Amino acid sequence: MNASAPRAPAKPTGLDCRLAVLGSDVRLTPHRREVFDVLASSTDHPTAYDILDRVKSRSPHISLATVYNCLEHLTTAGLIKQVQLERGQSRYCANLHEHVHFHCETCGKVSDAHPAADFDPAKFWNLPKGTKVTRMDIAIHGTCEACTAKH
Amino acid sequence: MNASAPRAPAKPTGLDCRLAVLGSDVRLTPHRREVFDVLASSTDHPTAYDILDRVKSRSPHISLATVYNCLEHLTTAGLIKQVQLERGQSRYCANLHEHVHFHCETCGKVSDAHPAADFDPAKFWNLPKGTKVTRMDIAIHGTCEACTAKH
DNA sequence: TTTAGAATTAGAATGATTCTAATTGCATTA
DNA sequence: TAATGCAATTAGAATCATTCTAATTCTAAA
Repeated sequence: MNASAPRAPAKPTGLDCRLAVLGSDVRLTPHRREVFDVLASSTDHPTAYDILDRVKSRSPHISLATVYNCLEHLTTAGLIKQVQLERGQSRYCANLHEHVHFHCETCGKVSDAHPAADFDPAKFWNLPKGTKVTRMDIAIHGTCEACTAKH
Repeated sequence: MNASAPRAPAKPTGLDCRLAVLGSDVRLTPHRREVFDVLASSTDHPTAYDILDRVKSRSPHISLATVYNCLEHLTTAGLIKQVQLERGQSRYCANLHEHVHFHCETCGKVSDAHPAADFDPAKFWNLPKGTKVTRMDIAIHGTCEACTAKH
C-alpha cells in the first residue's frame, strides 16, 4: 500500500472544467468537449467513425482510440447514450430526454420519437414482483415517411 | 447465360421437409432442425456458442459456421428471432409471441416478459405520419427478482 | 519547477461474425 | 440405377468493430 493518501480529484480550472450530471462527472478535456459538441449538434445518431470524421475537421490529429475513449467517458458520466440498434457498429446519441429510436430499414436513417406525456412503459409488461428497472431500450423498425412516399 | 431454365425448388420428401411460416420457408435439414429444437427448448436466449455446445451433444461434428448458417436461415424464414441486447454476441430466441426482453445487469440472465392484453405499442410514440412499423425491439434492463432478493 | 496521475496516441490484440473455397449429400433427370 | 447439379456443410481465412497495451504528452497541485 502506498503511504500517501489518494489525491483529491482535480477541481475545475481553465479548460479543465467539469460537468456534474446524474451524480457522476467527467473532466471535459478539449477532445471530450469536441466529441460531445459533435454529438450534441447531430440528430443522425453517428457511429464512432462518423464522429471521428466530424471531429477531425477541428482536431485533425485525433485518433479513433481517443474517440472511443471519449465516448466511453461521456457515456459513463451519463452525458450521452450508446445505442445498439443492430449488430455491428454502435451509435451514439446526446438526446437525454426519454425517447425511442425509429430505424428506417430502407434508407438506414435513425430518428428519435418521443412518447406521449402519459406513457408509463413499465406497467405494460408483467415483470415478476421484485424486479427493478433501470432503463429501457425501445427500437422501432420500419419504413420512414420519405421512403414510404418514394415507393 | 445458361440456356436451361432455373430448376424449381425441391419439394418436401423424407428428411427434406419444409415449414412455411410467415410467407417464407426453409429446408429443414437435420442440422437446422437440431438448431431449431435446441432453441425451442431453451428459455435462456443462448448465443451462437451456447447453441453450438448444445447441438454438439447430438451432432459432435457440427461446426460453428454451420450453426451461424442455420441461425441465419431460420431467422430469415421467421422461425426464430435474433436479439441484440448489448454489443458483442447476439442472442437467439424461438419465442415468436409478442414479448419484450428483460436483462438482469447483475447476473446477466435474459428472460421474456409478455405485454398486457390491451397494449398497443405504436400509439404511444409520435411517429411522423406515413411511417410504417414492421417490428419493435423492447429491452428492459435492471435487476431480476432473485438478484434483488440476494442483495 | 517537479511530479503524479490522467489523457492521448499508434498499433497490436481480441472477439464475433462473415466469407471463401473445397467437399459432401441429396433429389431430380437421364 | 446412375449421372448431374444445386444446396448444405465444413475448416479455416478474412473482416470489422472494439478494446487493450505501452509509450508519450499534458495538466494541475505541491
